[in-house]
Amino acid sequence: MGISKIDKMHSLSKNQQIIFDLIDKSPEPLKAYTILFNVQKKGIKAPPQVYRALDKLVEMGKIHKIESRNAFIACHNSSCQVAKATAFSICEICEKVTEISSAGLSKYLANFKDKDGMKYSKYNLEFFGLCKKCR
Amino acid sequence: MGISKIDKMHSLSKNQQIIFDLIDKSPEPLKAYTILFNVQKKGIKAPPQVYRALDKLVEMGKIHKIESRNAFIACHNSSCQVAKATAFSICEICEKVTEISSAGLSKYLANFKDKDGMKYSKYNLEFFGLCKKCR
DNA sequence: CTTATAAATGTTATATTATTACATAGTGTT
DNA sequence: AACACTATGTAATAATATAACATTTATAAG
Repeated sequence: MGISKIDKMHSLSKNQQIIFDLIDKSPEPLKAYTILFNVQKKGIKAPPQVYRALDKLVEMGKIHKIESRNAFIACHNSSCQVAKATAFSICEICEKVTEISSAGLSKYLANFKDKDGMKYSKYNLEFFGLCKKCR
Repeated sequence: MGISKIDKMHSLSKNQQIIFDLIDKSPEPLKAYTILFNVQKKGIKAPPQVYRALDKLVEMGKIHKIESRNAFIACHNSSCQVAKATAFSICEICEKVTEISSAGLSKYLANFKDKDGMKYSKYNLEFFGLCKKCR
């Protein structure tokens, strides 16, 4: 059997798959060195291996980087196949991070014009507050 | 003469002033260690001195951190006296960063409700694209 | 003024996050 | 097989940020 060309195009390399699986299963954003420690048993031993996989996964839109936390979460928004327009809510107490998928919000931001009339299709928005549990 | 109480309340400590002046005069965002190298002649010799001043200046809303760049710029938006609701455009070629002050945008974001009906008064938005010069 | 308190500073060391550089191996195409 | 491209392995190091503790300066209360 094997993997068809089309599937292969969309499939992940070994290290990418290992690291994506870990992030995807995690209920919270993971930091690069947390990932490293957790995949050493699978043979990924050095930072560049982790950072390279993270870079590719971000490019593909499979994961997102939470910039204010230097941490990574899996994309759970089927519409953002590419890492270009992201929004998150972050709880300042428990650090829970949730990806926001709001058609209204993405539409508003994609159509926003700055004072030079410039539009931006790429953005990252991080909201801070308290989650339900922590309120 | 000297400084009145009211003025003093709003004034910066020595290190804060040195570091704020440097950032405020810079046409581009400055990184912590760039700041450190540039203020060593003024007696600020170690990272904690820089990071402490940066933290306070961010708290006060005098400067903002550009999270995706780990760099700091002076606030040029008289309405954001506190570092709680910020928006920037970032040129992906020349790395020019501009603070966006749009009443419409801040209103939209401050009133945005997530799917749980939650509102957020604190946020950071970074738009990416090409500036006028680089287009 | 002086004493208590809080804020800021100075200093050393270390923790955390990320990249450079180079060698090797696998994959897909012609 | 030859080539180009992507991914991997590895060591070293660069860049970003904080911990811990001693000291000094500023502020406010008595």
